Amino acid sequence: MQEWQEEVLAEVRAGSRISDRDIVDKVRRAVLMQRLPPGTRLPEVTLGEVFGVSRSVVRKALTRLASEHVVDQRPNQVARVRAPSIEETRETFAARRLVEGEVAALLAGHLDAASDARLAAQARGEIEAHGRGDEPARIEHSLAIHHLLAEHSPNRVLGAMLTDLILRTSIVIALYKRPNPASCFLAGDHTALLAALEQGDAEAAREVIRHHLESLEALLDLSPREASIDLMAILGRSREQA
Amino acid sequence: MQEWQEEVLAEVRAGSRISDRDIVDKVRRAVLMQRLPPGTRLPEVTLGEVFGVSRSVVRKALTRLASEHVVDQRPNQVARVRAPSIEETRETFAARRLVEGEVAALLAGHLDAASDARLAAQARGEIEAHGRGDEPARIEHSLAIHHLLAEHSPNRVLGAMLTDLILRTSIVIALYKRPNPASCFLAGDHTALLAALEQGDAEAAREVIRHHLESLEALLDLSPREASIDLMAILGRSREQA
DNA sequence: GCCATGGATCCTGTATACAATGAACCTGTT
DNA sequence: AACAGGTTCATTGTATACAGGATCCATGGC
Repeated sequence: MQEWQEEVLAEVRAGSRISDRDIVDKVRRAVLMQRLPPGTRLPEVTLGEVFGVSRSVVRKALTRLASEHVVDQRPNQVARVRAPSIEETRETFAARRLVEGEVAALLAGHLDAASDARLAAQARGEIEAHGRGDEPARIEHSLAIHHLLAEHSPNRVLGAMLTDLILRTSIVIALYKRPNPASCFLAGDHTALLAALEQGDAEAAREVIRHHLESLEALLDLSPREASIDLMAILGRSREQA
Repeated sequence: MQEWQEEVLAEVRAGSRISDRDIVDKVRRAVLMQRLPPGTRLPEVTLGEVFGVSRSVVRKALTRLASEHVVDQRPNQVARVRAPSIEETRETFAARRLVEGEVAALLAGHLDAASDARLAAQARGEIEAHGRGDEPARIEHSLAIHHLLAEHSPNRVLGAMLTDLILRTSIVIALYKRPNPASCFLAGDHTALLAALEQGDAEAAREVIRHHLESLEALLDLSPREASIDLMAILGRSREQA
């Protein structure tokens, strides 16, 4: 609990006022960046001290994070960073294939020039970042592409669902990605997607997305383990003290 | 605010202790049953008095209801029962067709005998209730069928999404259903679904669901109005006083 | 008659105090 | 040494107090 306290405090002082929204954003980002590993305890008072607010605000933020599936909130117990199981990981990917495929299909041929340009810019940025080995930047660009799809979805309900699923898959990718191989970069997938969208070929766009997500899932290490992570989360070995 | 206060108070006294979960359930149900029309103000203190708890509990309940899309919570403003627009209604139906169709397809041929029997019992119950003109009972049975699909979804993530979509479509059905015609009963649809599920025909099951939901949507009055409902919700004409 | 302005009131945002529950630890026994 | 029991501490659940913002209505000016 000590390591990130100072950093976050510094970030906080730079900003102005803190609301539950800010806490949600910061914690979500920290989980995504794996600065808060699964199972990490998130006591309300500690979080309150870190952000300089009282428990009321923290509680609201934690409730929201729970509804976003980022943390696990159980009655009378400390909130913890969620650790989705392997099974749930597979299910999340399947759900995202379904939803994002549909969004892409709906979007094919219906993108205005401005959005199209932004999409292309992000795709170029991703390739460039990959070229210079800047993995965090590459991830940012990749995420930006998918978020653009979600935001521009003609069906806002599906768009919101997709936003949620992008977050959840990002978390499990960080959790289960194999340590060694280069990264989760799938050369050309995003470019192919853009082409299909521009041509207005709905089914092609859907297929590109499905293939892209299947490849992404295949890059993960989803072999059944001895429930080490799950036990960690359930039995609650505290690992943040000295 | 007066009409439902006594009723709910009575229900409350019958039960034992009240938690935020209970409040969420009761309010959700009241919205579903149209005892709390769209736009109704839900001040924290009033709700607290009704349920005999303090604002802390009510706040948590309202936050959850907001994340379920049942109420609208805006900064520094009273929470109100949400009134989804016609456009959102269409989008919600489209999303549900996609998700429930997939769930049904996944479920085809994978139902155990017990669940199968319960499904069949609910389908029979629905027909019977329709026969004797008991509309509320008919709705209960119909909802039970779809909830069973969601609960038994092999993909739990999709199942949870479906649960959410069933709730949201129920709300908009209550909102936009035409007053005169018999009801939203589509004879045989559920029976056809059961048949497809038993035979293990995934694509048939998906198609039955899609057709069922399209028919359901077609029964609603989704003609563009003069934004009466939306204005009502936005301008906040209070209609619960005397 | 209509719009602007002021204050009173209602309601939410936040902090804090106290109660209650659960986890950790220490002790005594076998 | 292993285990059962009880005690202590950490942490959440709930209620309440105060501050700030929004709304509503009445009054005054155009």
